[in-house]
Amino acid sequence: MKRINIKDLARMLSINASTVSRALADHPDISDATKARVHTAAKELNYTPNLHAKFFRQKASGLIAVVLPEFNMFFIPEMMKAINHSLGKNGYTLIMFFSNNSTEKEAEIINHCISWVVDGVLISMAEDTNSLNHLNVLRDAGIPVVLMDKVIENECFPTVTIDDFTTTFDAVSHLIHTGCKNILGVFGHEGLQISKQRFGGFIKALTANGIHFNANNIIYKDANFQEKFEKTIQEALYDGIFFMSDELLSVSYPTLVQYALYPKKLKIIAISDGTFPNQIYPKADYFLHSAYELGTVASESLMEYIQDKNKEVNHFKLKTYFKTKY
Amino acid sequence: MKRINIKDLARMLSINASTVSRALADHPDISDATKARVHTAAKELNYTPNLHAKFFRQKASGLIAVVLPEFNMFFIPEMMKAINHSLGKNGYTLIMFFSNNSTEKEAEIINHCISWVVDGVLISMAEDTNSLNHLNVLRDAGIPVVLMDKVIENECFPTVTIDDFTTTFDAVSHLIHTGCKNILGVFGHEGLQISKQRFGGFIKALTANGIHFNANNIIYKDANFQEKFEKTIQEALYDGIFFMSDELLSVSYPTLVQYALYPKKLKIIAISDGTFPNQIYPKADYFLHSAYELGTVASESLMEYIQDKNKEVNHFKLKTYFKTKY
DNA sequence: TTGAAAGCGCTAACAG
DNA sequence: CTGTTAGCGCTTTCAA
Repeated sequence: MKRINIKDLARMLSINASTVSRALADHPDISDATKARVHTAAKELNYTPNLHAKFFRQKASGLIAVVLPEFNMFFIPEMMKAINHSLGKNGYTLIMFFSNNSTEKEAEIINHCISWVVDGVLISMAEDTNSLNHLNVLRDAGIPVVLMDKVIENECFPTVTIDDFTTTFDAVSHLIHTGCKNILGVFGHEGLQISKQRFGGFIKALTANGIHFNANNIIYKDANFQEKFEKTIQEALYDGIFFMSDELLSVSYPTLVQYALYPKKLKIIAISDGTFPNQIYPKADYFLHSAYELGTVASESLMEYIQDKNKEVNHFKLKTYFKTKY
Repeated sequence: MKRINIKDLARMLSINASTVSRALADHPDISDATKARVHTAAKELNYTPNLHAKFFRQKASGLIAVVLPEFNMFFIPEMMKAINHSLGKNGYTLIMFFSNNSTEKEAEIINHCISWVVDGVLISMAEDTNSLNHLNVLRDAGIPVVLMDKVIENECFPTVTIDDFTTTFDAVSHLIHTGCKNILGVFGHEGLQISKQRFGGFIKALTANGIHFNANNIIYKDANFQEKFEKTIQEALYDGIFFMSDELLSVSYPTLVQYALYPKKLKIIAISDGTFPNQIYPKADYFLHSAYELGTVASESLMEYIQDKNKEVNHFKLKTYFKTKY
């Protein structure tokens, strides 16, 4: 079935294409009678606008690109829900790209975004990305960008993150204040800025409480994390473990139960969006890092940058909340 | 910075726009010398094609829409990884929509897909969707569709699912063969076809093994599932529970541990993509319903329908695999 | 091997 | 209130 377009409608109603266009857009110039005729005809003939033509003409796309390092089961789904909700409300359509944690792929994607004439970009950086040079093309093209969660501190591009340092400091302090003396810290990829920040908070919490820091009490995520973790918890008698993410907690949890360490012999605390800690029993304490909130703030802030291209670059640090079921 | 287009390049190289277009597309008619000149100029001036213009002209979009009921943490991420991988390899771009389990929203989204002139649609239906009439517009527009996972059986549109009935039959039979006599079945939304199919397999397994079916031994997911579940497992002494999904298992698991039922007093088995059963200890048995495989099969099959619009409609039923750690 | 010209569907001056 | 006209950036026939 041939697709009906504005010209077709115009011809059938014996009016001009521009009148049809305006009627469909509910332009105030057009008489109610004409609008009614156009709308009924459009409905009857199943007219569907061609957004490529529309946005092409208008030099905008109504598209927002979301660029993510990977499709995690934690964090990403909640964040995407928020993004989808905020953008949907404002009539934007989401296009998604995954860098698979490769800077090179990330750069390709960025160019692709320009080709799609996206109205804005939300991006969480790949593990090994350590500069934002590949984002400059977006700035040159006048496309607003907001960095989320996995970011690199900078002056040019706005960021939305949690206060990694403070949250970790508080979380580890909590363990110490409830009696832990020998604490293991479990961190994500060593290169990530969030790992570094959280590591900083970890050390600070120890030293502030007069506990000596020992580099053996740290594990970073890598290819053979599982083995390393299993070995580590057997080697020393930890009485507390800090996990910097849900993913790390979920991967480690079975081992902790297997060796009968949790819940009896040690306390755990995580930075989490609240999912996994509530999927186990006893439920774990955590500092809520709301993925939904992050997604919301990032999208809304992106839309402000789209509205006002000269809005000053700022850096949100979201608060976290201590959560316990007891 | 003004965006460079083909005309600009043509003017600067004193050749025609069509030549530039052909050179960039590596058309055989164009001399290598010209191609080289064009490519270097393009690189130098940071030329980025405008895909809206390109696809608009070509009456195709390179876009594939993925329409999902919601953004679950289980299943969806793995499925999306697969879809993203398959489509990316073939040069398609993903646009995503969420129906929030509303048929009405689903219908809106479908129209939106037409407006975006998508080349194909992958869709998993909302809970309360019970007819495929709202997909007819896609067929009329000649846009191929593949239904995935949460589908409605039909003649018009191809589907990719697991063999729900048989898998459940096998899973429940497994419980029975390992000694369970009083089995609870935990199912998703009652309206979903997959719930019905799986329920069918459940009953069949019981009766085939001479176990009387009691309607009290079934829970469907709804708003106060948690309470219902807690009450149910206290009322009767079940020795086995079948969970039709990871989500149901993960929500119920803490309660099972809390009441000291798992792992000592009862066996559990789930239809799962393998994530949650391995995040607990002892690890749970499950029938692997590979989200990745489903995503792959669905996307590849969609691409075949895009290639050959007359390819006959067929219905994949993916196999599942029994998994145990012992 | 390259150029000229038309047109994809839509909107926005401008004119009436 | 409605019509005329031009053009967004690109590809593609046709012609040279």
